[in-house]
Amino acid sequence: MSVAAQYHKPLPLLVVAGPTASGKTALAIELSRYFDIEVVSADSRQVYCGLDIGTAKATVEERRLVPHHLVDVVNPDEDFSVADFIRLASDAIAQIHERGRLPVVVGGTGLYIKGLTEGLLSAPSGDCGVREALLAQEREQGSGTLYRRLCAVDPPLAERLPPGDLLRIVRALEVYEISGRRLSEFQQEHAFEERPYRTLKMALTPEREILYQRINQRVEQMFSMGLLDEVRHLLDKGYSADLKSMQTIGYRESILHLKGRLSLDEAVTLIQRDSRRYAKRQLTWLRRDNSIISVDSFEESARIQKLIEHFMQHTRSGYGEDPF
RNA sequence: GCCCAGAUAGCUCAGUCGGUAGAGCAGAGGACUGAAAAUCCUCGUGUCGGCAGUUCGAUUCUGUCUCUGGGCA
Repeated sequence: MSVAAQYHKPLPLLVVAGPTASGKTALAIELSRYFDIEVVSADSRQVYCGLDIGTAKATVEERRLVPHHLVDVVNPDEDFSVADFIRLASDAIAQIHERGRLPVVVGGTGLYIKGLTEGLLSAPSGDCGVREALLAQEREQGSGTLYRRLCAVDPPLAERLPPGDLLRIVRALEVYEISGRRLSEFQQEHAFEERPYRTLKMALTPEREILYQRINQRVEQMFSMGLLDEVRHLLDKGYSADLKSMQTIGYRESILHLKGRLSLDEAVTLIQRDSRRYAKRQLTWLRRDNSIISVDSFEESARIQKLIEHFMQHTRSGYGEDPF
């Protein structure tokens, strides 16, 4: 009999979020000393094979200590999206539960975590051909073309979207073109109301100054660990510089340096800046989610342990209200 | 020691013919439903080096001091 059938309630899922360089991996390893866990990475770049140093994947030793899922699942020239993530992560989580262990989602991709824990609407998936065609129209018929069309096709969504947000405008028109329905209808129907798991969400949120210091240091560390060799190797294997994966922070600037468009110093400085800005956006995402408990790394390991123990007890008991 | 040029936002600098100031970069806040490390929206950050003088009023003019460049000795 499966664990799910025994308890008639959503199975437990622990989430460890936090901006880049906040110490998520280290915390997960620390937790494995007290709990029987496996890690499910929620990171839109660690899914790519070969992008190791620049995405700060857990080391081989760390992964031997604690199994990591959703790392190295596609090649750098393959498409990957939230939907793919949710599908693969759900499978991995189900298997971890089967083994009687606690899955821990560790990652900084806000949309992935939200989709996994609150569900995703059922609109058609992205279509590169449609996107290309739409963007070509914007180019040929002048900027604002697509936004005007969105105003005609899906007024409620157009009202919420700035005319400059081409990416979302294209997505909305793509959904309409493929399904004949407004994206805003799909959104209204869905509204993030699924709760496939019983979750405890924690986030590492170091002080800004400390976080930025750590980011700056880590970028330099990436170079001394051989980031440039890694990038060169990827290019040699034929992965084009304009692939989504190759436009990842750290990789795009390294490519510019290798092509002689940036000095090494400039590349390092740019990567540091872009990583800081990325971390800032991640923090915005975390602040907005008020179900998240902010924790301060394993300096307060005891408190974190207590939170998790409490969470697990309520899960096993099979009754009582969700205290979180 | 003397001469010259500077000193204004975190940085680089602009400016005010006397009415307490603005660009770029850095930075801050926010949005986010199959590209999300993506994409997009909003926003400034001030003892105008110190002290004194002239003036209704000085960041602006004058004097002086300090500091930083450069030059001459």
